[in-house]
Amino acid sequence: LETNIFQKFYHIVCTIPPGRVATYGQVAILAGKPHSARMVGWALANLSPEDDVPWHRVVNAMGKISLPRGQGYEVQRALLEAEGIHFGPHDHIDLERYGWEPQVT
DNA sequence: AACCTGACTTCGG
DNA sequence: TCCGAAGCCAGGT
Repeated sequence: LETNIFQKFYHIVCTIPPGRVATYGQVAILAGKPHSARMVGWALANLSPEDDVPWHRVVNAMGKISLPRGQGYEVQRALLEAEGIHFGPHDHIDLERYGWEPQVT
């Protein structure tokens, strides 16, 4: 039973619905590791293409893409815009509007 | 084995 | 407003 922290991160990211974004810190908190936002980034950076995890729906706390230009930024932005997410001035995503609010059941 | 570095976030000075 | 440190942890040097 693979219940390591990375599997948890991946599982949580997989539950972010299209057209919504979550922050690294948010994913970390949901995984029970409130101070492990960096680990989420590390985990996503080490994903294999066949893992089929919607990594592009994770942005930083400022509502911006953390990947540098030329190193994934354009790809992530295109994927998000394709889901209807609008980027405002300064490459900013309005988290009040597009932020994911996980349903507690 | 020690030390550094990340697709991070928050808090203090 | 800007800068550094802490907290977490796997990999690379």
